[in-house]
Amino acid sequence: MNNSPNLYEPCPKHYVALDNIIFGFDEKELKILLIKRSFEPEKGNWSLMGGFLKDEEGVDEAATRVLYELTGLRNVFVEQLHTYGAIHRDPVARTVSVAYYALIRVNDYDTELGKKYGARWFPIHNYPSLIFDHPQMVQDALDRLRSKTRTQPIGFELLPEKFTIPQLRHLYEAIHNQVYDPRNFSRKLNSMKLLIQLHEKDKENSKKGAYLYKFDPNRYKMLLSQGFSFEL
Amino acid sequence: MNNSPNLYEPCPKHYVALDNIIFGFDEKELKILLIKRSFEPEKGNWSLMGGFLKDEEGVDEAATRVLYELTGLRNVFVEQLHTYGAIHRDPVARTVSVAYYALIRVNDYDTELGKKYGARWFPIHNYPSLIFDHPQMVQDALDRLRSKTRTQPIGFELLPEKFTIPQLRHLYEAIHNQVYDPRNFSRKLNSMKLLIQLHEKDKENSKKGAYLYKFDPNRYKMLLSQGFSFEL
DNA sequence: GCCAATAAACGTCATAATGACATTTATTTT
DNA sequence: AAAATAAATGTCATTATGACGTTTATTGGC
Repeated sequence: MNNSPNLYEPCPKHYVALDNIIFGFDEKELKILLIKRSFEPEKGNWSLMGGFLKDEEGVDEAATRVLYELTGLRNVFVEQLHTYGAIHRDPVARTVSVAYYALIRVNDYDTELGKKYGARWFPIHNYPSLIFDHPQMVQDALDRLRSKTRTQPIGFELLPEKFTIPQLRHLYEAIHNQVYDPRNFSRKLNSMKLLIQLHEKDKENSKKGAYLYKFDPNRYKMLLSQGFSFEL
Repeated sequence: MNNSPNLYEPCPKHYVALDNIIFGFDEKELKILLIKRSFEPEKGNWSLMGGFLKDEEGVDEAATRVLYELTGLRNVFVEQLHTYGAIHRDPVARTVSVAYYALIRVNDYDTELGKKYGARWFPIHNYPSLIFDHPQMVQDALDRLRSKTRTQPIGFELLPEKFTIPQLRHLYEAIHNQVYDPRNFSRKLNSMKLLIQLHEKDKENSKKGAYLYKFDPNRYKMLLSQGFSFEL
């Protein structure tokens, strides 16, 4: 970017940071990926994965980059959450942080890369105290995830490509912290006709085995155009 | 703010702007308040009301300030919408803009103050072309308003304190661009018991006159705590 | 003073969606 | 062959929804 004078010159500039709330689902629990901060202040304390906005990248790109640096993942669900701009939110210097949340499949995640940052998964209901306003960010992200999964089929981003109805139900139970009646839950899903039933079963969790399904994004688009609205 | 060196020093700083999408409701139409840009580039073209983030204010405060400068209003509904950070979104200089949307009562709005900025109300379905990425911001704000009014009782912020059921229905029709059956609409509202019926009628729009109501925020809080969820 | 015009208020019925609940089925392990 | 496990499925009563027409209160014109 050029640094020639411009008519915004009298206005102050600010550090702009990105922070990512990274959700995963494992062992019937909703989890977030946290890192150990490697510099002062708050060195050694738990933190969201973040970084600073560079001149040559857009804000969305920057968030994606930061996510990639930690997880090695691209093309995952990432959405802007909120921008945090209280004056003293960061004690080092006045910084505006744009937070994003990401939904990833824990098995796709690059564990080796994570080690570099001292990354660890924590259950959403049992994570350590976090620096700055990161607890607020996590809470807001969880709220968003809850409201968004009710009306948009994004939960699938947290499951393997092939999943069972009971797995999906457990995911929703973890996200919304409530139990769903198995019969009513699968009735609702079947009625939406968004899932393709495969001719395979998953026998990890039961002797009988549960049918595997795939989410059908094309069908979803088609239904959307007909005025369908997802709701769970 | 002090300018002493800190460990973020190597990171680039950026201009941070605020933009407000200001909604109003008048003559059965949803409207937005736009101003005429007073400097180059794009001087004389229509724009959202915006400003730059100062060192001594939080981002939310800054948005509130900018809104106040144009409308003279405080204590109105304002909510952060989204942060726009594409590199070249502003041709003058790289600027990250945090957009907010506000819901105001058009009669409370200070017309004199507006003149200073060349402000004018435009129907949401018929406004002039806007600078930069402001059209995207307006579209996003409208989408947000639509989804938010479905599940939260914020529409009242656009009506006078006392309003009639038909007025409220017209508001929803304007926001969602569809017609609602008057009987079903008022049945739904009555069933929620969120409105206090007053012993006055509004005779502006009919010979019979329509009862005036007030939204009851305390009752809403009470119901919320009992697991009630608003939906229209 | 009566009639016409206006928009508000209100009720019913058929259909669809929801929530609550128990049994049967396929398979593996002992 | 029996026990254990979790998956799959059906019914019924209740509630919410969408579609529809008539009556009511009031004003203004004749």
